[in-house]
Amino acid sequence: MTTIHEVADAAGVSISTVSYALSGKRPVSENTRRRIEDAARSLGYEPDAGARMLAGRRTHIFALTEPLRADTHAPTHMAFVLATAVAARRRGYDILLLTDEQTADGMNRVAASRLVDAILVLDVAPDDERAAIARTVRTPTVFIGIPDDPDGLTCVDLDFEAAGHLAVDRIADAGHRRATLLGQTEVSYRRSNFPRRLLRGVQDRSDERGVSLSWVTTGAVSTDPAAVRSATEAALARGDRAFIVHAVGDVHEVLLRTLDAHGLRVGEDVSVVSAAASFDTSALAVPVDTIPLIPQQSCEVAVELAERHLDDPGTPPQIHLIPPEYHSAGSIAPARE
Amino acid sequence: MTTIHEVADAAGVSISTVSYALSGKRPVSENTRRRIEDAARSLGYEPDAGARMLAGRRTHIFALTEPLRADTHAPTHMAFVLATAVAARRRGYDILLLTDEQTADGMNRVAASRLVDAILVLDVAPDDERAAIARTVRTPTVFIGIPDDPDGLTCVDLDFEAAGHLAVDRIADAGHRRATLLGQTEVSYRRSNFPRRLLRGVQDRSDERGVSLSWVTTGAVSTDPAAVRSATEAALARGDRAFIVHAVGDVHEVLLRTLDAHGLRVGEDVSVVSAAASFDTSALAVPVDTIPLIPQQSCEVAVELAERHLDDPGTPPQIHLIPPEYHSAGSIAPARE
DNA sequence: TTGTATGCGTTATCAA
DNA sequence: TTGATAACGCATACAA
Repeated sequence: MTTIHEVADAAGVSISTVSYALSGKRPVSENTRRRIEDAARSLGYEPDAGARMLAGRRTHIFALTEPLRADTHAPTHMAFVLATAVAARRRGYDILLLTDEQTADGMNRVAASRLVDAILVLDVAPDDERAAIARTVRTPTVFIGIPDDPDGLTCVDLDFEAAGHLAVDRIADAGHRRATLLGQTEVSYRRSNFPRRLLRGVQDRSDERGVSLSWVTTGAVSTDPAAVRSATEAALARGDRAFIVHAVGDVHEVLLRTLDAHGLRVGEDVSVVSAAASFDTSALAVPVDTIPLIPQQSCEVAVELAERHLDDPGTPPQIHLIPPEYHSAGSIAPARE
Repeated sequence: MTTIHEVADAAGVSISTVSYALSGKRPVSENTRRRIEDAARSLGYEPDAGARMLAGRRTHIFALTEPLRADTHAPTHMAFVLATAVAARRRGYDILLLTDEQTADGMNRVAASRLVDAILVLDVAPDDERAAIARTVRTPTVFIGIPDDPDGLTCVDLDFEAAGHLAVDRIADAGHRRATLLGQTEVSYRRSNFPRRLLRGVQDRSDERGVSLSWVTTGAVSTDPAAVRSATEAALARGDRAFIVHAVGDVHEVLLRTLDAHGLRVGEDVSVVSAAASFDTSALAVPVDTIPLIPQQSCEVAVELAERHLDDPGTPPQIHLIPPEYHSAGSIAPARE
C-alpha cells in the first residue's frame, strides 16, 4: 500500500505539501505540484479512505436510501439510482446503498457513525417515515421527491403541477374541450406523492380552461394492458380526442395501438401528450409530445444541494422544483367540431 | 457525537473493555458487559466509521459492481442487488455501489484506498474485463456468475448445466421424444454466460435421452411477445408437446396463453418446465414446474465466501455451483403417441 | 477479567 | 510557498 509519506519522499517534499497539492486546498507552486502528481501517479497512490474520514471532515460517501417495495417500477427506479451514482461520482462521492426495511435504522446508523457526508432519499412516500429521521439527524439529507409534510426538509423534484398545466394548455390551445388523463396505477396514488401533484395540475388547469376531464388509473398494482385498452375505448366513445398520459412505457404502447386499431392518427385525428415520462418516448412507435421527467436532472440537483449543505451548513432547507419542458413531436391535433 | 470514551466513563470501565465488549473479541464478564451495552445504547453510541477503518483491519463495506447495460433486465437485476444488500447487512456489511461505466477504475480505486473489505461482481459477462482486475487487486473479489475464463477467481452461481439436465430428464421420463427450449433474448447469449450453460445442459442431456430438441430465442434485445407466440405455434405444428422455458415472466405468460388458445391444457396435453427462473412462478396463471434460480441463495453464498476470504486470506479460489432443485406443480403431462 | 499505551494515515493548525 | 506536528477515535498488543 502506498502512503502519503512515500509520495512525499519521492517528490522530495513534506507530507502536508502532498496533501495540499492533491486536494488543492492550498496554493502549491506549479513545479512541485507536478512533481507530486507524477510521483502519486507512478506509485499508484490513493489516499487511505479510513484515515481521510478520521482526519478530515468528509467521508466522500453519500448514502442512498431506497425502500424497494413490491410495486416499485424497476426500470424507473434503476434509472434514478444510476443517475444519482453518476452525479455523485462526478463530484467525487461514492454511493452507499441503504435498502430494504432497515432504511430507518440505516439512516441513523450511517449518521451516528459518520459513515457518510449526506443522505439522499429516493422513492419518497407521502407519509414517509424518513422525513422524521431527516429532521433529527445531523447529516444533511436531500429528498428526491416530496413528502406531504416537507417542513424543514430539502427536496428536489420536477414541478409536476406545472407539468400538468403545460399539458392541458397545449390541448386546450388546440381547441379540445374534452380530454382523458391516463394515469398511473392505483397503488401509486396512495404510495407516492407526485402522481397526485400532476393530477391536481391537470385538474386545476382543465377547470380554468373549460376542458372536461376524465381520469382513469391503468391497473391496480401493476400495469394492466386490458384496462388501458378499455379505458381508451371508453374515452373515444365519450368523444374524447385528447389524451394526457402519465404512466410507464407499456401504457403508451397500448394506447397507441388501440388508437391505431380504431383508425385514428395521432397528431391528425387525436392528440396525445406524455407527461412526466421518465423513459425514452422517442422509442415509441409514433412520435409523441413529451414533458420529460429526466432523472439525471433531479439527481444532479440533489447531489448539488447536498454538497452545498456541506460547504455551508447554514444553508436553509428548500424545495427545489424543476420547471417542466415541453418537447413537441407533432402529436397535437386541432380539435374538430 | 458519542465516542468510546464517553461510553467507557458512563460504564466505569476503560475504553478497551468497551471495544472488546462490543466486538466480542475478548471475554467480558456478564455484569460489565451489560453495563457497557446499556451505556452504549442509552448514549446512542455507534463506532466512528473512519476510526474503525483506520485502526482495525476492516471497513465493514463491500463494493458491488454492476455495469448497468441497456439490455439489463431491471427486475431481475434489482432482485440481485437487494439480495446482496440484505445478505451483507445481516453480517454487518454495507454495500457501496460501483456503477458508472468505469467500474474497472472503480474497482482499482476502492481497492487502493482500502474503502472496502471485498468486491462483489454482478452481471458477469463471458469476457468480463473485471476478471483481469480481480486477479491483480489485493481486495478479495467474488463473482456472482461465471466468466469464460474463471481461472484464479472465486465464483458463485446456480449449476445451470445440471438444471438443464434436470429439466430434460423430467420431460424424457414422461415419455416425450421431442421438446422445445424457449430461451432468452439473442443478446443475452452473447452478453452472458449462464444462458449458454443452461442451453448446453439441455442439449447434452437431450442427446443422451434421445429427445429431439428445438431451440428458439425470444426476442433480439428485449422480449418480443409476437416472437414467443409464433415460436410456440411452430413448435406445436412440429408436434412438440414439451416446453422448457428459460426466460423472463412475460415469456411464460405468452406461452401459457398461446397453449390455452389452442385448447391445450398444461399438465394434461402438454408439458411445461421453467428452468432457472429468477421470478416468482407461482404468480403465473397456471402452475408450472420450476427449477428456481434464487438470488438470495447465490448472494448469500457470495457474501459468505467474501467473509471467509477475509477471515482466512489463504482460502483458495473456487467455483461454487449451487445444485438445482426441482419444484413440481403438476405441469408435466405424459406423452401421447 | 480488565487496563495502558501505541499506531493506523490523513487533514489542518500553527510556524516559518 | 512550504514544513512540522497535533489531533481524529478506535483496535489491539502488551501488561497486570
